Amino acid sequence: MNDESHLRSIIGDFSFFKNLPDTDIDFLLTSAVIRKYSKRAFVFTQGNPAHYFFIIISGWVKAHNMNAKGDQSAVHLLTKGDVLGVDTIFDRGSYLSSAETVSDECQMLEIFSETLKEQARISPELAEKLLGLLSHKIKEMQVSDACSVLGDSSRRLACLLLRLSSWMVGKGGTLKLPYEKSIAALQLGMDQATLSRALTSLSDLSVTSKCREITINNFSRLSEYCCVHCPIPEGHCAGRRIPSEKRPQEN
Amino acid sequence: MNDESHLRSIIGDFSFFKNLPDTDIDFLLTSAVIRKYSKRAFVFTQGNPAHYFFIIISGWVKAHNMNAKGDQSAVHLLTKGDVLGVDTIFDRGSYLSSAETVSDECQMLEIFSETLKEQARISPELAEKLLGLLSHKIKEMQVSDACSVLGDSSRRLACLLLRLSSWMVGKGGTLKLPYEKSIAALQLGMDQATLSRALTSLSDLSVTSKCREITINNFSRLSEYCCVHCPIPEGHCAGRRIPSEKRPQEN
DNA sequence: CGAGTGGTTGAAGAGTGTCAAACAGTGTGG
DNA sequence: CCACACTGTTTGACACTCTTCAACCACTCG
Repeated sequence: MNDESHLRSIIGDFSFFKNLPDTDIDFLLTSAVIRKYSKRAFVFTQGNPAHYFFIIISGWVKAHNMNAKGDQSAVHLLTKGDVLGVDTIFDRGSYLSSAETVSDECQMLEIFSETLKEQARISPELAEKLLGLLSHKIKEMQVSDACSVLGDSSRRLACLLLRLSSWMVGKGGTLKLPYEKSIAALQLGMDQATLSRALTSLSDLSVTSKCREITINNFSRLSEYCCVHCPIPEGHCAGRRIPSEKRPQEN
Repeated sequence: MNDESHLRSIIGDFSFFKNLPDTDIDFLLTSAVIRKYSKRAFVFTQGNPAHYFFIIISGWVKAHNMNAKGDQSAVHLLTKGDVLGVDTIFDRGSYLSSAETVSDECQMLEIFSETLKEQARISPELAEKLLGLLSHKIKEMQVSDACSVLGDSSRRLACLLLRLSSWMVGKGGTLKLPYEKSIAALQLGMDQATLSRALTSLSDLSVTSKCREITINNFSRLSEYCCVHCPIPEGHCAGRRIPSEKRPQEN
C-alpha cells in the first residue's frame, strides 16, 4: 500500500475528517505525513515556533508546561483522535506547552499549519470544523479543571478512573491504565505517593488494583462517591455514571 | 444619540470588531443589544440553552461552575473586551458554566448566536477572528491553570496581583482590586482566610494593602518571587515583570 | 443604635508533600 | 541459575500548608 492510500485508509476513522469536503481533505493531505515516536519522545517543545499541528493516530501523549526547575503543570493526556497544536495556529505561532509521548508506538498525523490556515480561509466547512474543535477543547479543559477541585485525592482519582472507563459498558469491569501511575499523578496534580494511597483507600468502594490493571466493581457506586461533588452540568462529562432515575435525563 | 449610532461608537474600542469587514459588523449588529446588569446578577446559568454570546463592555463578570452543594469551581474573571459564551455556539448549544456579575454597572453587548454562526459560514474574516478568539481563550485558561500550581498561596496571590497590574508602568504602584477579596480567593482556589494571610505575608516583598487598595512597591521583585516557578514560557503572560536578561538561570 | 456585609485573626485538625527506605518486575551479563 | 542494576511503585514518619470554624473588627446603611 502506498503512502497516499495508507493515509486515506487511516483517516476514515477520525472525527476530524468527518463531513469535510473531499477538496479540503485532499488539500490538507498534500502536506501531511505520519510519524512514529517511541516512548518519552518530545513531539514539540514549549516556546518553539509552531509549524505543524498533530492528530494522534495511536498512543498517549502528555501535554504539559515545565518551569525552570523542571516542575510540571497543566498536564493533559491525549490519545487517538485528539488533536495537538491547533490553538497555536490562530493565536500565537509558538507552542505554549510541550508534548511528550508516554506510551510505546505513538503515531501522529502531522499537517503543516500554513496549509490548514490557508484552507480554512476558503472553506467554511473546515473553518466550522476547527471552531467546533477548539470549543470542544475548551470544554475538556473545563471538565478537567472541575476534577481538580473535587475535594480530596481519592475523589479526584475516582473521577479520572470513571473518565478513563467511560467506554466500558455494564456494571463494572477491569481497566488497564494506559500510562504509568506517576503520569496519572501528574495529571491529577498530586504526588505519586498520594495517588498510591488514594488508590488503596478506594478499596472501600470495591476498586482493586494489580499493577496497572484496575478493577472497578461498581461504576455507579464510584460515581456517586465523586460526581456528586462535581460542578459540571449533566451530560457534559462522559465519566458520570449516576443511574438515570437519579438525574433528569441523558440525551 | 439613537441606539444604532450609540452601538457603533462603543464597538470601535473592541478588538473583537477590529479588522472585521463592515458587512460582518452590520449583520452582527442587526441582532445586537446592550444590556445593563447590577451587581450579583446572573448573565446566564449553566445547563441552559445558549442563544446569545456576550462581549463585556464594562464591569467584571465571574464565570464559574457550581455543584449540587453550592461549591464553586473553575472560576474565571472577565472584564471589558472579554467574551462570554462563544465556545458554546460551535460545540454544545448549552452553557457549560454560569456567569455572574461581581461589580456594579456591568454592561454587555449581546449578540444572537445563530446570527454569528450564520455569518461565520459566509465570512472567512469572521471565522478567522473567532478561531483566534477561541485560541486565545485556551491560552488564557492555560495561564490561569499555571498560576494554580505555583506553589503556596502567597505565590498564587502574587501571580494574580502581577496579572491585574500588567497595564501599569514603572517600578511599582497602587492597584484597586476590581472585585471583592472573597471573589479573588475563589479565583485562586483558596479560602478567603488563606488569601488574607497570604496578603499579609507579602509585606515581606513590600506589598501593602488598605481595603481594596493594594500597593506593590517593586513589580520585578514580586515577579522574581513567583514567576520563577511559573511554567508558562516567555512572552505569554502579561503579568511577568522579570527583566529579560535575568531569566535563563535559576536555582 | 443594631443589622448586615466584608474582612481579619486565632486555634485545631485534616490532607498532602517530602524524604527515605523497601519492594516488585524486568532485563542484562557472568 | 544467580547477582545486579534499573525502573516503577508502595509504605512509613514527619512537617507543613491549608481548611474549617469561630470570634472579632471595620465600615455602611437604615
